[in-house]
Amino acid sequence: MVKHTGRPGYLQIADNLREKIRGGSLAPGTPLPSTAQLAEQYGASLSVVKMAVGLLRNEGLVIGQQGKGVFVRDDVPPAPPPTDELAEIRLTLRDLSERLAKVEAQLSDRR
Amino acid sequence: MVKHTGRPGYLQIADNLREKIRGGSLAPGTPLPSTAQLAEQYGASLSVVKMAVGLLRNEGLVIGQQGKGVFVRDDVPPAPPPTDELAEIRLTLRDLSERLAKVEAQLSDRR
DNA sequence: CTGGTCAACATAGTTAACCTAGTTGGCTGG
DNA sequence: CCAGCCAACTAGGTTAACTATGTTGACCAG
Repeated sequence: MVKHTGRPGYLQIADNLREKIRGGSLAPGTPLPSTAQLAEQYGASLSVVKMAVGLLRNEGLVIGQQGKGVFVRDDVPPAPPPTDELAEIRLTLRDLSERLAKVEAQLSDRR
Repeated sequence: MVKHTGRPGYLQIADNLREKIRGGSLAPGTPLPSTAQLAEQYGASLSVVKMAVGLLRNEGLVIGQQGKGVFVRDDVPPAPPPTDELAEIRLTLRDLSERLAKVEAQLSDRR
């Protein structure tokens, strides 16, 4: 499942889950699959799944309850405060720049 | 250094660093101590320090440069642009991501 | 039926090890 | 002198293993 792009796996998984939550595919109050299931589903190790879930937890999108599971928060902040969104955009820009630089390097090598 | 409170160590370290940054004790542009130094300084393992730094990185407080160090951002809180422009930017970013992903996929296939 | 135990499964935190990749500075061979 | 190599140090990503703790359901003795 995890693509062979420059973007690290734990970010890809976090992106995917975030998208599903924001898109309503994972409704508020519903539990995410367990970390073990997610690991198998994405073809990743437990650790990267835990890192991805930790990100969402840190963003407040999701709440983990020991022994039960990880649940989508009811009050999903639909629009993160402008500064947060700006920060996210900057991160995305940096990611794109790095990946583009690598692609350009490979292209010039084979030219 | 890490207290015996309920708060996990990686959050304590992140809090402490965040405080130093916001308080000016770590000025913009200056590098943080290396992860190894931080680990010794806080009496924690490398992993928890990496997690703490990762948090700050995710928050945009700090920028890591491979091979050099982790630097405090000279963060000028920019005036939030109109939401319309924000939406447009997001669409552009999504488009760029998709196109870049295709290029990367072709490169990895033909390699 | 009731209460207790126990096994299975869940998140969460921590540590250690290994790998990639970028940077820097010093040393050496020409 | 100096160009190039190399060792040391840096951040970042991934994986595995272990501990702690909470939840749940099955099972059994009383």
